[in-house]
Amino acid sequence: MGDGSCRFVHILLVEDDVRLGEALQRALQRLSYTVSWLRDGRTALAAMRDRTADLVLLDLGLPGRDGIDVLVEARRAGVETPVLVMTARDGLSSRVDGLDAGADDYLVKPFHVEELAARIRSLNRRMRGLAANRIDVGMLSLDMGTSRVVFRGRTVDLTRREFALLQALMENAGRLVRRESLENSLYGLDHVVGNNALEVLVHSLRRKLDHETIRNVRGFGYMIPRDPK
Amino acid sequence: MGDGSCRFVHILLVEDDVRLGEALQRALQRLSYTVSWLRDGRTALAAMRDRTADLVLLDLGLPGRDGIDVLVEARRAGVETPVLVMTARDGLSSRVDGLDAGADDYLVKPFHVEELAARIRSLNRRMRGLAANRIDVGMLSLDMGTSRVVFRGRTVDLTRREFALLQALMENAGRLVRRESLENSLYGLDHVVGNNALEVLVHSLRRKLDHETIRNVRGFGYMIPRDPK
DNA sequence: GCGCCGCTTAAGCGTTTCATAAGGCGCCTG
DNA sequence: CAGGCGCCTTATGAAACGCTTAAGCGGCGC
Repeated sequence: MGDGSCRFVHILLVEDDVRLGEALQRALQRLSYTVSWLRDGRTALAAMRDRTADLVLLDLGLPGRDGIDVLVEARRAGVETPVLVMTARDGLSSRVDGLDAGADDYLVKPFHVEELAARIRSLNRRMRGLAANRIDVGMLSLDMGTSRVVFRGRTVDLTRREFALLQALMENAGRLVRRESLENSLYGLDHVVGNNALEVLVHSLRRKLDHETIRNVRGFGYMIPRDPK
Repeated sequence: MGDGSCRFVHILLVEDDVRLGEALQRALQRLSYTVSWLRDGRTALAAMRDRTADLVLLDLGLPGRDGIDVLVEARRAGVETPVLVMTARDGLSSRVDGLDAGADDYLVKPFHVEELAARIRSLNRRMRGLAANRIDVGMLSLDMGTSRVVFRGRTVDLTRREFALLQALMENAGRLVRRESLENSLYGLDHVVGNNALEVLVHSLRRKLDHETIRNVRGFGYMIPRDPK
């Protein structure tokens, strides 16, 4: 998936709403995750007990406050899989309870896929133990802690979007990142952006770096080669 | 664990709520801390007097304002163990009281486990570095014991919020601190959308210092440079 | 109770950043 | 070789972001 790991990351998606569930599943699969979508608390709990998942994406909006019970139950059973909780904005108390009950992070609906992806990467990194919030590729060095980018020993000032784009590319250094995938992780599921926004962004990023490191693969997307030339 | 220590760190968790207590204990154990979970003020006070703990995690939401009394009592008895206080969002006064009573740091509920871990590491580092509770950065000096701030040799009167903000920035001097991170540590996770409280706070702090030392990084957050030019 | 103080919210303003549109260039295909 | 398609580049208006000032609110001391 991209944060230094080579193996597949398996995500358990617990969401009762069909439309949202479908959308999330698609978005996550596009980000190269393996997704198991479960629609109710009972099967979710069973799946968590199996400990086959690397991360659980749990919707607390399940009917009957089912979600929290699942979480509490699983924790009590000794399941230590990182859990990212999704809550509606109005459900303030449930959000609080969620964190209390043992969630590792939470996300308020509605949210951007960009945000979700960032949280998932963060949780995965933390789980893996390495505080690796730095990526080095060739002459490029990107620090997500300080949001600083150094290129050929020179600090480069990037805007938020540029930073996000570069991060997405560097996390997948050496691999092609599909245009669609980039657009999704930069903008949202909404996807209301025009079709050349990405190109313009790439262009402005290239001007701040150089015009070689970000390569285009015609018809597919972009990539940063791991071994320059 | 990551903050340079090799020995075990023993944390005293004082929390009456069963679910939250369980969750915290598990989370801390997962971070390789040794946790003793106590459910009431009396036993907590006794345990603090033993001085076997390296750090105390104290919930001020205990019934009957028990928590504050425990803290005051322990300090009066000469216990110098670092205390991290957890307060509910509404309990603003109790938070203030907590700091007055001798807490070393506070956390507004609800919070991310990640945030808690960061505070604990910070407290541990501070405790171990014999310079105990003072941070010096450039012309700035901040003393958490006396809550005094000296800037260019001149004592500056700060409010509690301003102090907390400056502390968060100075603890990460030279690194950018994300806006979201600042908001979380100042207000807890429940910040309402569309508020610019942080900017106003930064402004008032700048007026008491100067308009250069606190730098803004557009789209990301704020920072205080370690080596001011 | 009155006024002060600290905090939050709101609104105005300048600056930066971004999405869009539109023209140009190169590559591939027919 | 002509045309289409995908990408690059530039310009421009709109939105986002941050700074500042002012007003409202509650707590606390007088």
